[in-house]
Amino acid sequence: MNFSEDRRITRTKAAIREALVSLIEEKGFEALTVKDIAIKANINRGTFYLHYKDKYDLLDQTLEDIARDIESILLEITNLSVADFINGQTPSAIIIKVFEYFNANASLTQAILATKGNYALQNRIKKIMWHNLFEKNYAPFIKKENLLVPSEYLTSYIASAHFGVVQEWLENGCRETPEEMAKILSNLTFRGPLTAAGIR
Amino acid sequence: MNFSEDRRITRTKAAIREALVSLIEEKGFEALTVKDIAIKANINRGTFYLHYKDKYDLLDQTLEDIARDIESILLEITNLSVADFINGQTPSAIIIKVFEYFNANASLTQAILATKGNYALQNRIKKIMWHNLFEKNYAPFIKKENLLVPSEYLTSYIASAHFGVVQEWLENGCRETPEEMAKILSNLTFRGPLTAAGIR
DNA sequence: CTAGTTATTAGACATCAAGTTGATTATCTT
DNA sequence: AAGATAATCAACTTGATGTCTAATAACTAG
Repeated sequence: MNFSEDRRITRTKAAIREALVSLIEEKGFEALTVKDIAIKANINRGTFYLHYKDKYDLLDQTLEDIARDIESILLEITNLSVADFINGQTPSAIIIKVFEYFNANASLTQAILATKGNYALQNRIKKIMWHNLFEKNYAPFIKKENLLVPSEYLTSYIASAHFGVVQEWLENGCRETPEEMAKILSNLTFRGPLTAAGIR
Repeated sequence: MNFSEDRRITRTKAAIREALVSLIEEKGFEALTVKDIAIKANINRGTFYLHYKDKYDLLDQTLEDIARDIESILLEITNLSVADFINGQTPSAIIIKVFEYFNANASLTQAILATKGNYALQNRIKKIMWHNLFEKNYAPFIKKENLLVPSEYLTSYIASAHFGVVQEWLENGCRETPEEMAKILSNLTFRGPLTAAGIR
């Protein structure tokens, strides 16, 4: 059985991904062409089509990889205690991990999350983050009857808020450490944005 | 002096905008072509170029109009009292107005905000909303030295969160009334998402 | 190391949308 | 009603897309 793919394929795909990242940084996703990618990756344009249907397919597969990476990172955190949740210990640990991943793959994640790009993509990442960071963890502690707002808006609110903060961080060049970012998000979500703003 | 533009121009532009909205709903912004617009608007393709540089220019100008609309709505709310702010009265009034505008222009705003589209655009709207809804109003009450988190992350957090909720509402077909939505956003932002979730 | 497999290449090709242009027609404004 | 200007039609160039074939290069398994 053949587990590792042909080295040529590995190399070609790596070159294509590298070209994608650099071109997104350069001109944004919508503006780049398959021809651009082929030139930058130093491959024949036809070769691109041997691996991807079009540039959207390439973006999809790239995102798929990132999603897989994040999921596998989160799977490392296995057993959670209720107490840790309520006082924010476990969420922080998870969030730190995610920020560390973004940091370690800065050029890729910055290109994909932080620059002008497709927003269906962004929506998708938001859902992945939501699913892995909150749904799995918080859901057990949320009682429908205690909700002050419909759950779909609670979800949108938190997911969008966190995603926005991550984007801001990436756009600013990841100046804060993952730990600091986790602290910031904890403050905002656990105490509420207005308290974090010092208004009350 | 000539204030009203030629009727032919008005008609053509209206037809183009209508075509844009219906095509965004149909296939999303990136997928639609100038040719599509011309056919749907029942104009010559060349005519499109008499008014817009390309489809991105059309989108920009459309967004510009929406932004102007929102700004003029917000200008109606003139004098604000500090007390109303702290207890959330004024923000609610503003937010209701905005939701009402979205509701009244549902097909346009839904097409632009809620479907797969350009995200630079989304970012821009986020900034407009932030500027008009929060910066002008909350900023005077926020003291830098009281902030528990850097202001740029506070900004991103709140702007993204609210934008996410608006999107969710539009995607779901605006089932709640503007008043209900304002209430939901107040609960989330003033009490904090976890309190709104009934967790504490 | 070899043989057979498979990825990559070069180049050509048809297709389609994007913009532009010039001459003509239709419609508006005053 | 007359002059201005918007819209039309058709044609054309350019550039990207996706597909294909034959030839070559690189890999893997034995």
